[in-house]
Amino acid sequence: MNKVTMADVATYAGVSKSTISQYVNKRYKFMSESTKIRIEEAIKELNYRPNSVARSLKQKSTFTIGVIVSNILHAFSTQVIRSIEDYCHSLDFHVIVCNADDNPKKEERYIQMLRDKQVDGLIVFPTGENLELYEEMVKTNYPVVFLDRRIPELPISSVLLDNEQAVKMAVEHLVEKGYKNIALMTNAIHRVYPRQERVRVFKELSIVHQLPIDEGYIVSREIGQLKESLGALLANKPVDAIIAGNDLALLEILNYVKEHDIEIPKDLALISIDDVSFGNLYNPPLTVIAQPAFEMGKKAAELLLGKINGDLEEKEPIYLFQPVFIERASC
Amino acid sequence: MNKVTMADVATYAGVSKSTISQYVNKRYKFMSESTKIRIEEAIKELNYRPNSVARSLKQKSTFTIGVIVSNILHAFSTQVIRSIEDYCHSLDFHVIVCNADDNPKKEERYIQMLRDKQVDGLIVFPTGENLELYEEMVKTNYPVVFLDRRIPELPISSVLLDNEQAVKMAVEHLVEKGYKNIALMTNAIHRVYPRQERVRVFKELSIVHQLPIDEGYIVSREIGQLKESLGALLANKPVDAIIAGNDLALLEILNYVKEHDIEIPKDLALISIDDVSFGNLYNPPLTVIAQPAFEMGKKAAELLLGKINGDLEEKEPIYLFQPVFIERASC
DNA sequence: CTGTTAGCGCCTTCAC
DNA sequence: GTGAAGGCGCTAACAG
Repeated sequence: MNKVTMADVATYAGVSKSTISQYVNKRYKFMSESTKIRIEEAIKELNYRPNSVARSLKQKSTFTIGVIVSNILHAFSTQVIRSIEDYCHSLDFHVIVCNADDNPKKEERYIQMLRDKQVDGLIVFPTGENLELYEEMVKTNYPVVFLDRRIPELPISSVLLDNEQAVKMAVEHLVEKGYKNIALMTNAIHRVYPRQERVRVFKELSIVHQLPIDEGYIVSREIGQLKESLGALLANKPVDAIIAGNDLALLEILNYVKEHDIEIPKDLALISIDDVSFGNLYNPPLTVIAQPAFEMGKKAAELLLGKINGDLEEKEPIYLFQPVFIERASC
Repeated sequence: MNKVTMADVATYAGVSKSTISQYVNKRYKFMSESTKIRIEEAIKELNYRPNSVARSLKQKSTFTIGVIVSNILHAFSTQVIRSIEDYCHSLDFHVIVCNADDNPKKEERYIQMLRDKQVDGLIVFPTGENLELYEEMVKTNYPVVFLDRRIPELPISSVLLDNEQAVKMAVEHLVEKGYKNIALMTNAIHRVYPRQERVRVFKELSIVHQLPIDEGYIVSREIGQLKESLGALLANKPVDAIIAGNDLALLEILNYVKEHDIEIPKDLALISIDDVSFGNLYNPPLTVIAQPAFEMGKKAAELLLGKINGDLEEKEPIYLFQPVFIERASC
């Protein structure tokens, strides 16, 4: 195995460990050319690689951040991860990705594990259920950035879609097109922030646009059960349009539609928050409200690395990203 | 910050560090109930959390593995990662995911970084370009498992799709349906193994089934340029069926098809290696050869953790997974 | 310019 | 049953 240590290099090159350390950390201002070359050769000869665990222990910095997503199977998460990675990579930071599955227990466990591992900071899609934990991180001044969701009562920088705007775009577009009985469907879990906000805005807009005020038009259930709910919904209410809360919900709705020979948009109009790879390929092409996932991921990474480097805190910790309306033909 | 160390707990509880260490590692066979309780309280009181960097340094094990995928934007990668994560999580292992982007330089950099970080093992989708590096890992007996691709000359456990079978399924199905001019399109890069194997099998089958023997029917280009190639292909050859090598290639082909009002399967038949979320939703539903991504990811994780735990090496290091033929209506 | 000396936080014999 | 001591590999003053 790679048991070559700094001490080995030192003896091989005939200098002391600290000189090697200097060299490795590129602090060769005060180093003679000759020793520099000797060290270089020794390193090559021995195939030495510094042990970053040891360095981390000493420096109290691991050059690694943790990312806890709700579910990596969402296209949104994937894209966000990708852009966080790209950004971090360019700054020589590493990323550890974890799936909390919107499970508070898993989230807690991961946050603990990651902190035990001394990661320098965390980007998390919070479940919202571990308030004490979040608070503790605030109190101890641990670098954290929330993504996709925020916890209103907590002063933690958050990178978010402007959900109010997204729902507004969807509802207003549908209303303009003449739809009157609009339903909102997602698979989001309960306490999660965007769902709450989306529901709030949806209700407000229902009043403004004189849509039916009826909780029955708002359904959120776990993936795999949405189809069933949709069946019940269509059987009981004169729904003529649906807003899908994300890609996974959209997929379920589309499957139902297919199985029941529903014609879009004639029998049912559809609009989705989150674009999907096949949005323009579907028949009819899907009208969609896209999230700028790459930009959001990058922003979160920038914020976090900024905090880690001790940049001054901004007063306004909420970064709202505007949704992008893509009109196609499903409503 | 969380500066509470073992020493703090020790003084607080009135015992020595080593006793705390015993406790933390659950070796309380020879510990009095009273000290056990005192320690427990001290830990809770001080909110102590063991520093795993320090532990790793001492124990030479980080309980972390690295995964280097070719591109996280492939659905296949996502699913594989997900299942690796699930498996590792259940064994209290962490996963660091990196995107090599099929870029040998990036791959090398990541392998180095990960090893410097002392990860206990690696699962990699090898680019195939860093032979010396791979060899060095073999030589130093570093736990590695290859996924999706293998390097024929290297004795490294590899988890693979049975590509021969996959191509065979595709070609034979198309031949049965009466197609005579079949093209193979992927965005895979050059030296990558599955591409080579697929091409080889494709050529063999071309002979067997008396299809045109013509390199022009085999195209692999970067994502974003496949559409262009497809245009050229259709202009120059009487292609009546295409095999898409993966989801991203499929998407490009589908976009081209849409833009040019090509009717599937009448004008052009299509079959894809890799299922996609919208496979059954597309019009017509897409006939597909699926990879068992979750099973493959799990297998790779099992193999790697097995190696890490020093399980005896198996003689046969190739794990071939059978593709699943899903007949729908695109050919 | 380079070496010496302390640790970083934890684990592990081996005494007591 | 518990403590003392040494060391994992590296860094950071401070000497020289």
